[in-house]
Amino acid sequence: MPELPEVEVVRAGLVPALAGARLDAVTVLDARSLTRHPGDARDFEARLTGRRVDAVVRRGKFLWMPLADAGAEPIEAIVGHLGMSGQMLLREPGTPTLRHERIRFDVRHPTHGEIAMVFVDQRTFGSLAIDRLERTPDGAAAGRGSDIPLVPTQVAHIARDPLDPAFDDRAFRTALGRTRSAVKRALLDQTVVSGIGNIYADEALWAARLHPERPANELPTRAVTRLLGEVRAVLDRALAEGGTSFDAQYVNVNGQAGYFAHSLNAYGRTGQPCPRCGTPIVRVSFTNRSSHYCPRCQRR
DNA sequence: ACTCTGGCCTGTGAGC
DNA sequence: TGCTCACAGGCCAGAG
Repeated sequence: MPELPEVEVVRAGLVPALAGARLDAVTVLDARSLTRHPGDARDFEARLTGRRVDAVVRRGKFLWMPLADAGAEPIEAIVGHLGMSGQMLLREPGTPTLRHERIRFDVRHPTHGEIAMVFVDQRTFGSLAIDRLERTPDGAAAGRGSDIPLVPTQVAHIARDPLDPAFDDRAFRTALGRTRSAVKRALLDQTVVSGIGNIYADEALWAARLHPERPANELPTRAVTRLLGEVRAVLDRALAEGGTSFDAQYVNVNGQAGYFAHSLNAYGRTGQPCPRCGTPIVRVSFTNRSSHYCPRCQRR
């Protein structure tokens, strides 16, 4: 469950090695990581070999690398989603096959030299694909990492994330006002706001003192504004600490974990005292996953 | 039109 | 010791 901060750590880590680099070779070891690619493994390898990567861009939890097109703007990109357990690692060229390695790119950068970019994914919920780029409806940059207003078709349907300068606060408030769904469900809906997963949803709701199952359209505008502020605050803090890590799955491009797990107030703290009032945090089942909240600070 | 559920996956660890 | 099983949960297709 890498969420926005973890994916941003990966994006920033890839930039020096990948932006402007050439893909000398592409090797697919497990085609299950290509479920969102329209062709087969050979097609993926053949279409990428020899191409040059322009940039590494992120919106929400999606990453993409626009492919350079001589003298023109790029028309396609490698799109990636880490799913629950995906990692994008940088290793010395020729590094032996890693555990759960799915796809390897042998990369050559004009100034930084050769490196291996390895897609590792234990649970194979993640995927890579080649996708066409289309124009953003608002004309703004499509995501963090590039000024170009081109977004992969597979990413176009999701909302911008709350750290995106072009995020539409008013559209977010409108969307919440329009649904009777639980506010947590709305936070996890990537078409409403992207980048938030179970961890940061629980953390933002705790900070805003909102019960996860409050119907979204019953929240006063003031509460929605407060919630959005807390979403941004928790994402910013996690980013500053290099992301959250609960097990070995959430790592930067060098395989190192972040520190934000030490800063969590609600998520994963079942039975431990709420840092605000001391009441034990409770855990309830919620749409096939868990919600953690303080029953005293976060009243329904 | 909107809302919600199930299925895709595999490693880990608790419990017997 | 070795087995089973619940759990982690983002995303999307399809059901309701």
